[in-house]
Amino acid sequence: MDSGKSGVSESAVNCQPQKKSKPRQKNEEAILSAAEKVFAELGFAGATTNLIARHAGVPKATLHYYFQTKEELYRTVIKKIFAIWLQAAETFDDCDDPADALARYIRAKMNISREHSLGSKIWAQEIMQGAPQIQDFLDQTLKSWTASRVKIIERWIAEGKIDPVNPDYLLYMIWSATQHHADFAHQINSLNDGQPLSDEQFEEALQTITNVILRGIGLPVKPVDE
Amino acid sequence: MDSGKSGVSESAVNCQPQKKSKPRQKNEEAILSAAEKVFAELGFAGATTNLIARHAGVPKATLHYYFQTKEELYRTVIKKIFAIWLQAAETFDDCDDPADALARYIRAKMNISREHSLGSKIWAQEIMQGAPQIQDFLDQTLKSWTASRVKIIERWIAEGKIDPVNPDYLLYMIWSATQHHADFAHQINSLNDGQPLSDEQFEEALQTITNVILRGIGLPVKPVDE
DNA sequence: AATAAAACTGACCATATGGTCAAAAACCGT
DNA sequence: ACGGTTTTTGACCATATGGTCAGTTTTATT
Repeated sequence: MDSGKSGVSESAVNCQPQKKSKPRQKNEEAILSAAEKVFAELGFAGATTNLIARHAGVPKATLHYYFQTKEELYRTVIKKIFAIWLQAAETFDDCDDPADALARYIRAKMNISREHSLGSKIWAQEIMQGAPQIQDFLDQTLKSWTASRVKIIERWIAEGKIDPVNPDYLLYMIWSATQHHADFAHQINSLNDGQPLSDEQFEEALQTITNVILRGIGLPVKPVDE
Repeated sequence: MDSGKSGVSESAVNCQPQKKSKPRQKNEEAILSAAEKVFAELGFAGATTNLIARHAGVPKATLHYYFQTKEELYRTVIKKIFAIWLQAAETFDDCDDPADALARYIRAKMNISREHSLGSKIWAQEIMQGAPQIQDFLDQTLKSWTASRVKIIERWIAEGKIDPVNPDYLLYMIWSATQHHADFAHQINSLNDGQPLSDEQFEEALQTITNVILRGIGLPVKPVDE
């Protein structure tokens, strides 16, 4: 995906099958990580390549050597976030037990919200601003993924496993409830005496969401085992 | 440093108790409205006073005559959004019937999401970026409001009217589910064949949220009358 | 009509930004 | 050691931005 470099593929077949030199890899990661943070905190327009470069500990010109334009850098960051989204999406599988499937999916999304809150914020801002970079994802991947899960939910309803509910709007509830903990973490923290949720609090929030959703569609909630 | 306006306070007390002349009012509103749109779409940093002025149909210098700095303009917009938030907050009153109170509050928040989606987006971005302008609101108004509603919910639980649930996380669910329809409207539209939700769809989304939440905390859901 | 005050705006400025480039430095196979 | 290739980066540039200001126009008051 980058410079041709003719036959030189596995020049030095080290222990790892890595395609990029070590320092290059390191720089790229530092830049991407810095970019994720700055984009999340300042938005695409507010982020400056200079600031990102400083955060990454490299001169601005170096950043532009790795990523020609700010937009290219932004797109690369977005792609990584997309991959993470996919990973969570796969946990929503077509198993027989709706309670299990939904609980697992909710947990996966909550964990992502916690572990990748920067990415979640970038994603949210991107969509709020009209998805200038990811419209195709919305129209394709997300749309077909949603359609397939809607079918599963409809089947659950038809089989009498859950109460009738509009599957789309149910999914939106799950997305919003879980992502809220990433996107609005600052607000949640402010209401929590300025402290991030502890592990226990986070678990309780997850349980609250899971219980309300599951019960909300007529599923029995298994008692929390202590 | 300052442009005159020394002792000039309230020059002419006209017949009307209006503080501002007609054209001034009109311009100010046009600028504020344009600002709301541009801030929502580009974020604070991405919005330019030039663009806002063009949207409002006035020269940039005029904008800066009304609002000295971009930040002052932004703060004015935020204040208006805050007022709207307050308005919805008041619908969460301390009535005996949790189902009524919650359903009404959810409806109020959903309506705001629909009618003031730009403001909701600005609010969301502001919080995602660490609430640089509204930290005091979070720490004061929001915190005390939340505390008072938490008390109400706890009373409902104590009275056995609803199932035990963490009130904070329940509130977060309501906020997220309703605001999602504003902040992620673009995504929702994309999944809805590019069309905004019709009145009927919106009503169904509202019903879905209300039903899931109410049933989720052990409340009977009144059948939707057709 | 005359005057003063307020409203408006074109032209301007200092600064910051994304991005370039040429030259230097590090790296490479031979 | 050598020639070529890839990395690295300080200096630079064109542009855009927030904001100013002096001069003009409009409005209000007498």
